[in-house]
Amino acid sequence: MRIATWNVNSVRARLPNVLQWLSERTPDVLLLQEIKTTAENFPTLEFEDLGYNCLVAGQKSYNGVAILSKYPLEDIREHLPGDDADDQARYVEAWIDAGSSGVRVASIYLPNGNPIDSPKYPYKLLWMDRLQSHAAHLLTNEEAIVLGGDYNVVPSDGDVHDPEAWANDALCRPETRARFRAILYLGYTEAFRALNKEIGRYTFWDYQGRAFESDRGLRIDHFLLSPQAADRLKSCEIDLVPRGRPKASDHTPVWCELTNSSMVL
DNA sequence: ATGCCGGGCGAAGCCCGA
Repeated sequence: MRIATWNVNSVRARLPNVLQWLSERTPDVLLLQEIKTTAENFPTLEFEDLGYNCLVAGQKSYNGVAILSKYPLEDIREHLPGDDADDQARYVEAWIDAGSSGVRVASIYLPNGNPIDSPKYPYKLLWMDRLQSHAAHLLTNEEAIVLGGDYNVVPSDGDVHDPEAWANDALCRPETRARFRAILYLGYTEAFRALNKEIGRYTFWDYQGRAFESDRGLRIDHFLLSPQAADRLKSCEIDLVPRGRPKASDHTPVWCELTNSSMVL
């Protein structure tokens, strides 16, 4: 079971890039963020032509998340619990019905939170508190869970090209990192870091100032795995190729591979 | 590099992202 996550910065503007990448890499599941459109304007037919079922939690102009899956999507949730008044489309969850390879996945677009002296920062922190609560609730089912997406969290100083310059940014602030760790302390495993100790590996590079060419980036797109999923974790990689292509998103895809549950020791 | 890109909206210029 190969699961990928990609903040595409508009699914309609990025459609040729996403279709090309899906054709080349053929993941079983792709978690999309920042689709910037509604479900009715989502390019469902184009993805179905490649064999994917689509689940979309959309919004006009901003935000928006989706799950593409070669397997049926069951037990759907399209809103992060904890604040019914929150109308930003940043969370969608489903059970991937793939027999012994089955897994619950969520596509997460965690709020950016900048600037930190604006209401956006407390919104981010409260959103993270809600995510922690829901992540804790999900663990009670004792199933394989992969919470993937754009967390807008730089977990450690080794995950940003210039830690000093970014120290007071909402992606790096101690309150942000503490909430990210709080989810790990529940029993979740951050897949890339669990398998790769190398620092300076990034998933986002700004469009400006030739940031990608000079590798001035951030690692902010993550997979958090429940114990049952972590036991099946085989690999986790950042695919740099799409970021270097014409009309690229400012994020590049990350993917992880899980064995099926019958292969767990 | 607190927006110098790039996208949405909508038809110019502003809002937004990290």
